[in-house]
Amino acid sequence: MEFNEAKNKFVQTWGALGSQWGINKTMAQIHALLMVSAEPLSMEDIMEALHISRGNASMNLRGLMDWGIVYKEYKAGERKEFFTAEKDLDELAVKISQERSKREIKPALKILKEVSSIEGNNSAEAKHFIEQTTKLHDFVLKADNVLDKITEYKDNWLTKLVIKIMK
Amino acid sequence: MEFNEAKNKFVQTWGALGSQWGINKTMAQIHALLMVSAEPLSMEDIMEALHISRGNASMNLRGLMDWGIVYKEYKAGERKEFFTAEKDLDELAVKISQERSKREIKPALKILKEVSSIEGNNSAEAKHFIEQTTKLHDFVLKADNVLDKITEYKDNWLTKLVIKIMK
DNA sequence: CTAAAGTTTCAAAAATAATTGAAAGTTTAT
DNA sequence: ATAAACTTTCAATTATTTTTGAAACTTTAG
Repeated sequence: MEFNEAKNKFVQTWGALGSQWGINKTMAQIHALLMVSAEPLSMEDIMEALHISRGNASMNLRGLMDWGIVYKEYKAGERKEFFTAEKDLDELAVKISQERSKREIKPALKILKEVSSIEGNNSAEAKHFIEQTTKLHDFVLKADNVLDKITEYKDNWLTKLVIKIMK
Repeated sequence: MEFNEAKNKFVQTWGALGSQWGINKTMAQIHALLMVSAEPLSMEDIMEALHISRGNASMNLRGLMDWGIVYKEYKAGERKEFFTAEKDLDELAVKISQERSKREIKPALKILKEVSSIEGNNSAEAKHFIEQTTKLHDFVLKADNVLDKITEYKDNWLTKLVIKIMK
């Protein structure tokens, strides 16, 4: 396999995988592209590499920057903006898990708390509902905390985790 | 909040959350509904509760069974099939992580291995590509192994993990 | 200040994914 | 063997999400 073919395959695969995880294809592709680019890329570069429109590139780059995993860079003497991806994988994983926690887990916990706290319901059905949603709340809360703790290491959290788990 | 309102809110929220995670809304809703139902539900029950068609219910129930998190049950003397969800959260998490590993992580690893193994490329660009995809491969592989190890405990893996991590 | 270079926004169009519903397929009781 | 009860399948429809492209906006150089 030749370099450009491999690069293309990587970008495509990452894009497809993104879809399965609720991230839009283009966003995942842009991220993949930036991950393997030695140099920062301009919006033009990205548009050309992925055959996408200016608007699409702009919106998805904004999205990636909101996740904190892509940065703007300015090159000396250049008017254009350039973009780079967070290439440190530990840092990347930490950022993603922090954002997902903030955007999805925390709001879900709030709802779980709410619905598991209904009162004055004494049917067997209601009892089971309360029990189950309470368990779910506690489970998700615990998992969220573990994630928090794990990623607190920042550097080499995965390696440290491997060591803890394996022994 | 009254019981039915709470139940509805829970099902809706779980459905919305599912979408964000690449699971279709109805599938997530059916799962949510079964999770909080004290009794197994028939297809009719589910269709009525979620206002969905027979075909939709059938396909998504099949999907959930393929994930191994919803089971068919037969009630004595009843012709109809009934469905229940895996309600043990440890078991649920284990099943989900095993399936995702099999369906998504393993194939991704294969591609990463492939694209990071290109040869005879000595441009700086190609070198960076190989380096980055190799790192990614090793990272994902390690994470997949950790997940495997963790869920091997089956029972109370989360609790055991909390203990390991916190101390 | 003005024009050029660049970026963002957003309504409309296109692409993708989910859903329906009816026909085909199964299973079971008699 | 047959008919009733029930489930599955899938082409067509509907809903949702993504993408485009051109206008509006912003910034910078001269």
